[in-house]
Amino acid sequence: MPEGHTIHRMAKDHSKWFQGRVVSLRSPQGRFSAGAQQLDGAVFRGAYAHGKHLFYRLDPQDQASLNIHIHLGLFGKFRKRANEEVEPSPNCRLRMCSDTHVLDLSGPTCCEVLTPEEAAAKCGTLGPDPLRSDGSASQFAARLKRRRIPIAAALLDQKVIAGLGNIYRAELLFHHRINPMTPAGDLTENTATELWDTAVWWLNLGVRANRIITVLEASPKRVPRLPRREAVYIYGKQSCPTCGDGIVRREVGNRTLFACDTCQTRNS
DNA sequence: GCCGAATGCCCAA
DNA sequence: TGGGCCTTCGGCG
Repeated sequence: MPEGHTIHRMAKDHSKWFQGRVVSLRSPQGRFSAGAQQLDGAVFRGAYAHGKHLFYRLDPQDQASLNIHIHLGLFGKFRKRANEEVEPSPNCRLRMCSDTHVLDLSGPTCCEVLTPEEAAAKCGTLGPDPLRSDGSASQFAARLKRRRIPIAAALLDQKVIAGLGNIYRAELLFHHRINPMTPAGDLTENTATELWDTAVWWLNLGVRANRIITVLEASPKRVPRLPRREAVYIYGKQSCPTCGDGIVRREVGNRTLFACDTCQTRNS
């Protein structure tokens, strides 16, 4: 689940459900007990996201504001529960309840309390996020320019661009016919801007649809119902939708990259 | 029921 | 570069 669009969607949903409400926090699993206790009974002021990082702003009674910083990693999951009667899973790191909603978090790589300054510092380590208004193609292009790593590795580097994961990188490189092994710094500003603009479009669609869809020509008024396999060009596929040749899988940037070596030949 | 894979990332060597 | 961590889920018996 967790590429950037998912996290931004969660920030949106969680804000809608909890904003302005007093929340009770506990950690059934125990690994976030101290943090949950510290912030139990705080007022939820809002959620925001930068790349794959999710932050809750909370105002505890009689104390300065604090943030909960959550990173889902590969396995983290949120589950909305019907009510507090529903038993949390034994692995539930955090249960957050308001008078109207119950939300369980399990399996996150990170769930910690940060001061606003620490949260800002965390975001400062990240590259521009296509879903944030403070991100831009020129920042992305500048960060690409300095790197000699393959573009396929650079797109997963959260300091270069924040929020892309393994599916979007494969789809972006395929869509723009780019050879994944091209050194990031060899891409022209134009190409970088093309990649950025597509990322902005796809991620925004992803937030709306609450899933990854890359095969559409333009943003639709209503998001079509597509089986998962048909929503992407090549991720997880055997053959290229354009030329029919075999899709090649190889490890790039520590993850499995899917690419068509016949179609993806651009080197700038 | 068991095993491996999964949209991530960190750290030690 | 390789291993570790976090958990769930689908495929295979």
